[in-house]
Order: sequence, then C-alpha cells, then structure tokens
Amino acid sequence: MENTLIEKQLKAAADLNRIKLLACMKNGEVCVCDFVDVLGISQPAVSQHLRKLKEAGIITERKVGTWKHYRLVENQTPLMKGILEQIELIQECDCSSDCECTHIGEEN
Amino acid sequence: MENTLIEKQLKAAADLNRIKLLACMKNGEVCVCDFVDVLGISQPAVSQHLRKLKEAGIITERKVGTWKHYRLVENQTPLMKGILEQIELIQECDCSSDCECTHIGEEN
DNA sequence: ATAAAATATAAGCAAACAATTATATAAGAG
DNA sequence: CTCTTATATAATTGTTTGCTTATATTTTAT
Repeated sequence: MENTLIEKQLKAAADLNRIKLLACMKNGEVCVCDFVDVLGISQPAVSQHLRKLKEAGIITERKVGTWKHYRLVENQTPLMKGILEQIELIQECDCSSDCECTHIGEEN
Repeated sequence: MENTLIEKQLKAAADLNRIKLLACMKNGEVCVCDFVDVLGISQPAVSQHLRKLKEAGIITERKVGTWKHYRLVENQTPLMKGILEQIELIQECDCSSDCECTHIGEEN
C-alpha cells in the first residue's frame, strides 16, 4: 500500500455523505435509489460519491436489471479496515430499503 | 467519538503533505523549521497544515524559545491510531533535524 | 530600545470539490 | 419499436482548499 493509495482512500472517506454511504453498506449490498433517500441529495450527486469510493477501491458494484447494487469490497486495505470499524461504531445505518429491487437476483 | 470528529480527523489526514508531517512526528517532536525543508513548501503553508492537524486534535505543540515543537498527542482516537499505524508503515520519515533547536529544553 | 529570527495570521488566487440541472445510456414492459 | 425506470455522465456554479506574498507577533540578542 503506497502513499498515493493511502491519500486516495483517506480523501474518499473524508466526507460526511460518503461516511454515511459506507455505514449503509456495512450490512451488505445497497441499491442506489435507497442512498438517495438516506442522504437527501440528488441521484447524480450520489452516483458521483459512489464513483469516488469505487475509484479508491473501497466498494464494488453489481448490476441487477436496471438497478445497481453497491457493496464494500471483500479485501479491504488495513487502513480501510480500521476506518470502517470506527465508522460502523458511530454512524447508524438508516437505509430504508423500501426500493422494490431489494433482494432480487442475489444468487447471481 | 462523534460523526463530525471522524470527518474532521479524516479530512485533516487526507493530504499528502500532512501525511508526511504525521510521519515525521512518529518518533517524537519536530521543529517547524525542519518541516519546511522536508515538504519544500513555504513556512506559512506548513503553519497552516499544522494548525489543521492541531484543530483536529491530532497533534499538540510546545514552545521552546522562539521555536515551536509539534508532536502527536498521547491519547489518539481509535480512528487515528489505525491511520497513524498505516502511515508509519509507508511514509519514510526524512526529517533532517538540522535545526539548532533540536533537543533544547526537552526537560520542561 | 532596536534588530533579528521563528512562527502565526491575513489577504488573494488558482485548483479541487460537491452540489445542481440537463442529457445520455441501458434494461424491462407493453 | 417506444415508453418508462434506474443510473451515469456532462456542464455549470458556488464553496472549500492549499498555496503564495505580505504583515504581525513573540522571543532573544545587542
């Protein structure tokens, strides 16, 4: 894990909205539409946050029909393991999951 | 440790120059003048970085004559403990410490 | 008291960031 | 094929950040 990756992951995590996104994903996949409700910002804004987390290697995605589910990658760096641990302790996940996509196609 | 503190500390750590500052302090106090040499930026820029780290509760200071020595606080948050651990593994500390202030007045 | 040295603060500016609205893409339904 | 739905990308804008230069503050030396 080099310098630039440390900086990239720290920058990706250093935003309250993205902290909430990460907290939402601690228990598994979350659909983009749910994130919009949770954060109260526009859908494109959520997409841009997710892209930043993805580019830092923190999350990954899975397409389910027209929906897209995001989740934490399996092998987190030691840095992110530590950060995620602390985020989980604080930020309550209030993902409503009222999207009808929930749990569709999870066996793929 | 609340949300805002997590965000504040992450933001404070999410900068390559400040990562280097933290790495420099891993072995103890460092004088501001040494940081200027290490980072290759102006003295006011270093001062501003140090202030940001201080306001996030990550470092503290001690005045020694006209010099000022900065060091990591003793009781780091769990979040910062994890981050500092990873920073130490990567970022080589090349603090020259050619400042004549070194080790003056350390018994205070 | 004056001058010099180390650091901090202020002001200004360019680059990066996070939001928005508008538009494009991709998949499913009819 | 067309319409709708979910998401992504593009363009724009206001805010924040990190640097610079200039100035202020504080301490020591003369």
